[in-house]
Amino acid sequence: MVIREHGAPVPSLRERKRERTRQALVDAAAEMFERKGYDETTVAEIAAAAEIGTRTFFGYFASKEDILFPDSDARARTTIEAIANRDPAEGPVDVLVRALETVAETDADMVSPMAAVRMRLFRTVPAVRGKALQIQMSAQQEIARALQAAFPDELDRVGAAALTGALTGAVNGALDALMDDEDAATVALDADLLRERVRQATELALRTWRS
Amino acid sequence: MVIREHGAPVPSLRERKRERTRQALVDAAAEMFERKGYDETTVAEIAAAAEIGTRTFFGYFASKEDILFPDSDARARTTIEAIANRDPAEGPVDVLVRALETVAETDADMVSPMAAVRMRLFRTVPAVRGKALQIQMSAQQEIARALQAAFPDELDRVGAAALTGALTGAVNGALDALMDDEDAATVALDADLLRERVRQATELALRTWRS
DNA sequence: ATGCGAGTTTGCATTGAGTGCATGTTAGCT
DNA sequence: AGCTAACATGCACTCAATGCAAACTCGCAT
Repeated sequence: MVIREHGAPVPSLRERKRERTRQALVDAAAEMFERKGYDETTVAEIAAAAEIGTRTFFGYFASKEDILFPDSDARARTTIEAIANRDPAEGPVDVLVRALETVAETDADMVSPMAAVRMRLFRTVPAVRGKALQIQMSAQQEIARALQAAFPDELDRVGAAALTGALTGAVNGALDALMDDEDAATVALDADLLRERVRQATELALRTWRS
Repeated sequence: MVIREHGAPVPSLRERKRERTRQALVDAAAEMFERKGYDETTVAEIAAAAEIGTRTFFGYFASKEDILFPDSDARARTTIEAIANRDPAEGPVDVLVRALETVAETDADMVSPMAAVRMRLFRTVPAVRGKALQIQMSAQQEIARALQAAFPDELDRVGAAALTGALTGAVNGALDALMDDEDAATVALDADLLRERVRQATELALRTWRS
């Protein structure tokens, strides 16, 4: 008998099966988007490639765009966790700077094949860009809430939101500009280079706020 | 004979007609979105209300979302103009702060009926939010370019983008939090109150950077 | 004023995303 | 083995959006 203490509960057969199908969908979609392009790939084709019915696709992802962001809340979770693990001596700005740097270093999703595809599609397909920005914004809201909760005396709700917006906005702006510099396709293809760019953008953008 | 010196050229009959139809579409859409909701209003209904064929709608707006942003580049233009009219003594941050404050004061589109509808839909309809964020981002890119052009010695491309992202991000974050505070519907209904909120958010967000 | 051409309007057909519904199928638990 | 809830699937449907071709209208030069 396998002993697990406080870890994730043993996934049932149903859950494992569902997870396998989900992953098959993501992989199939990534491959086809890469090969044929986003608009040229239909949901029906993705479903067929994963050997499920077209209708069933929407039981896994609410829309075609959603499959590009299979765990969209990972970044927000990492950031909030980093805020929770703060040094009692740090102020709000320091904590947030460190949290965002942590994310830039350890973003797990950055290495998945889907991440590379997504990066390219972000720059070319409006619908994808829109979805990404929505996710980014709701992450920002969560982070602002967490930050305000961590510093109830120093920050009010609006102040926390403004500060969070300023730092994430700076990182995004810098990243956007960096990606424009060189051939975006080249960067997206190389996971290490991509990660390096994120680090670089974070570093450049946050330099101002470092204490 | 009407004498016009250097002003806009006399619009031809064709152009006037087209502009009238365009406005009729915007008005009809605003009214129907308000009354029935966004998803519940079809493009065919909007077209019918403006007395044109459904197909023709797409000759005026590329998508259903686009009708919510009838002159999407107004804000970017105002900001860039404010950058152009800078005081030679000002630094990049001061110029950008002043430019964004100018926009908050004199945003012409803020009073149109569509602006109120848009504000409400932004918070409730994902597609609208996505489109708004896309427009916001491309505006940011233009502003960053203009800022870098204005300060080629002080700023590089990435620095300009990071700075622009920081300030606009702060304003957006603050505005978002402010809108959440009270009943968003109430605010959107009152154009003056709405404008006041934008001013307030800008003021709060940019306080840090004021010299 | 006449008529040619570019810009517009429109209907029709088509594709593809997404939803509601009703019906089968399967895992999990007793 | 049998019951139940979750899941899969097909079907019909709505709606956004596009391509195409035919009609129409304004602007302009002759």
